[in-house]
Amino acid sequence: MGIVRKTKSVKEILAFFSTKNEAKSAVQLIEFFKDKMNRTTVYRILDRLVEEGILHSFNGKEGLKWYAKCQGCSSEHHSDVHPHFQCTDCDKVECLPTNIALPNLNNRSIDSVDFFLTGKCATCNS
Amino acid sequence: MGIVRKTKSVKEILAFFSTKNEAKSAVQLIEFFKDKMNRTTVYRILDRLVEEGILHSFNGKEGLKWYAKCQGCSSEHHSDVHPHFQCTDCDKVECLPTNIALPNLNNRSIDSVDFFLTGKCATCNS
DNA sequence: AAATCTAATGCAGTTTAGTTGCAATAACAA
DNA sequence: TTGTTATTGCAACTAAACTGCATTAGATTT
Repeated sequence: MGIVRKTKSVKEILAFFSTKNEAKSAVQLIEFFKDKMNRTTVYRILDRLVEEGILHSFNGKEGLKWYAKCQGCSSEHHSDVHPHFQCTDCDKVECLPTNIALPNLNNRSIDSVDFFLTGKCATCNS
Repeated sequence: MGIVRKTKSVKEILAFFSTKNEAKSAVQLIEFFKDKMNRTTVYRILDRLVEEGILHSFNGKEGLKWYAKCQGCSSEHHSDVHPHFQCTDCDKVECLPTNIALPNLNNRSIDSVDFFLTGKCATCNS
């Protein structure tokens, strides 16, 4: 497990995620940071932060990669098994603070759980 | 709504899905049919079959598009809201014959539900 | 604080899934 | 058999994500 240096770029991305509690796509982050760092750097930092358990990632509706801050996760233990909700109006993606009810899996063992919902968020629904 | 002609290619793809009950990715189908039809044709037929309610599609772990046969769906009514399970050993994707328990959505309205699990399937687990 | 080590970065090029425009072809109806 | 038009193949395109490599900049040691 390589050391992760807290570079300027890493700090920027961490600061970004610590303010807002929504998920962001790699594409959005690349656009947001385009004057501060290279696209490749964004991808690589996101990878590292996921490996460290600081962010979790999942695939959105169009197959894009999304990232959000983990709550109480580490590289060893991942407790972030919750649904993600994308609004079809404003495109925001929220982490829903609920546990996922697993279906009956018979003789299957489980590795990862992705629960992705789309619809209208509370704001766009009012 | 355009007429969908039962061409040779359409029949091939329908026959393929009627034999096996597992899901297949667009990439797998393109590879499988590479001597019989063009990649573009595969994509377009899949699109049409989804529109007609004959297949349903969802996004797999790596953001790839997957397709499986619907059970009792039409272009008007879609009843195929079930989890999908991909084996990390044999890569097969199964449709789990269970309903998905929805979380509490507060003031959100819902459009689509994607529940994707990975792990070891019953066969690879024994 | 200078020298050193190596993780992290930028850049350009590459890969791959999926899409589009258009001319040619093949279902299907008359 | 002819005519209509949905469908196909092809080539070019788009966009997300990845890779190799030379350079830069954190961290560590002296």
